[in-house]
Amino acid sequence: MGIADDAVEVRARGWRTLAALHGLIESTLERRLGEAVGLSVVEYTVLDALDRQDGWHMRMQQLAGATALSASATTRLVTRLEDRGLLTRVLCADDRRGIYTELTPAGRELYERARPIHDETLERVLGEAAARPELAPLVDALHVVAPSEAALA
Amino acid sequence: MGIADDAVEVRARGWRTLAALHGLIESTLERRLGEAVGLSVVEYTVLDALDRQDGWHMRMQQLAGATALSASATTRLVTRLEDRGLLTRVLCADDRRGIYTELTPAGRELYERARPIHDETLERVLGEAAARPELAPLVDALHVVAPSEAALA
DNA sequence: GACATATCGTTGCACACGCAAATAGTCCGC
DNA sequence: GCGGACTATTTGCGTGTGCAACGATATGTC
Repeated sequence: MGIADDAVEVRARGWRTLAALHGLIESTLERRLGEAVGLSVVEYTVLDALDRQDGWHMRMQQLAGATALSASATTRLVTRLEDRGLLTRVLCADDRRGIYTELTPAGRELYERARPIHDETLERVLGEAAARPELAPLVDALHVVAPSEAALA
Repeated sequence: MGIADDAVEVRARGWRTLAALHGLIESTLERRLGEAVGLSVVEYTVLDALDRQDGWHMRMQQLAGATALSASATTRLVTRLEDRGLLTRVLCADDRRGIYTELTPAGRELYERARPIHDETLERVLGEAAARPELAPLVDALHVVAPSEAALA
């Protein structure tokens, strides 16, 4: 077994670890957000993405990108949230194929309520993951993805 | 905004990055494995986990853990693969509630055919991800999860 | 030995997803 | 300004998923 074979195995192991950590975080968030505010993880992701645009619109396709969802799933997801009064569809004038979505006051209010729960849960589950030897290295590595703002503090 | 607030934001950003990378890898593997050998990612994961046990059994629950799937989804997943003749259910004598699964020769053969495709695709998609600035740091960090064998080479 | 309790796997059900086809709008060459 | 290629979003359809309820076995208590 040479160096190339080892590289293959390292990648495979890294991917399994990534998938395991992702599954753990997502299922925990799913449970917690569901029971606390009646939101799924993707639904929270949409609200979070829209809020981070701060009053700005977002196209369906951007939303699909942010959620890693197909176009059709995004359509239905937005429809669900619209039916609950959390966001609205806005036709945009310059490109009339495109549809913008923005948060309603109710949507913003629910997001403000959901965010602390999301953040606490994320902190807790990352702590649990750090206690598992096979996940710990990857948990530690998550810090490196956002060096900029932390360095400015 | 203090240090604690930054920690929250760093975790949230890390989680978004993790989810984005996971989504990219999974959807790419899904497409490629589907068209090449007719396997989904979870199905490949089952074959891979069973093969890595090398002739050994695996309980349903271990399989559920390895795939990050619910018990019911695991039941149906195993049923699908059993119907295709890729694995068999084996009742175990010592605990008659438990059910072991093991690969059939056909299952092992298909796995051998799928593995190089899986490995190539993983290499390619990790390369693509490394080219995206927001994903690159996490891709680099994946190496750290498997220090042992690489160091022994 | 019998009952309560817990664990393992399976099934009914509702629902979210991806793919492919359909619809509506834009852009470009001419 | 007209036809064709392209893009953005939506709908039909089949399928995989989680949750809750169930049957079967194991374990502990009296």
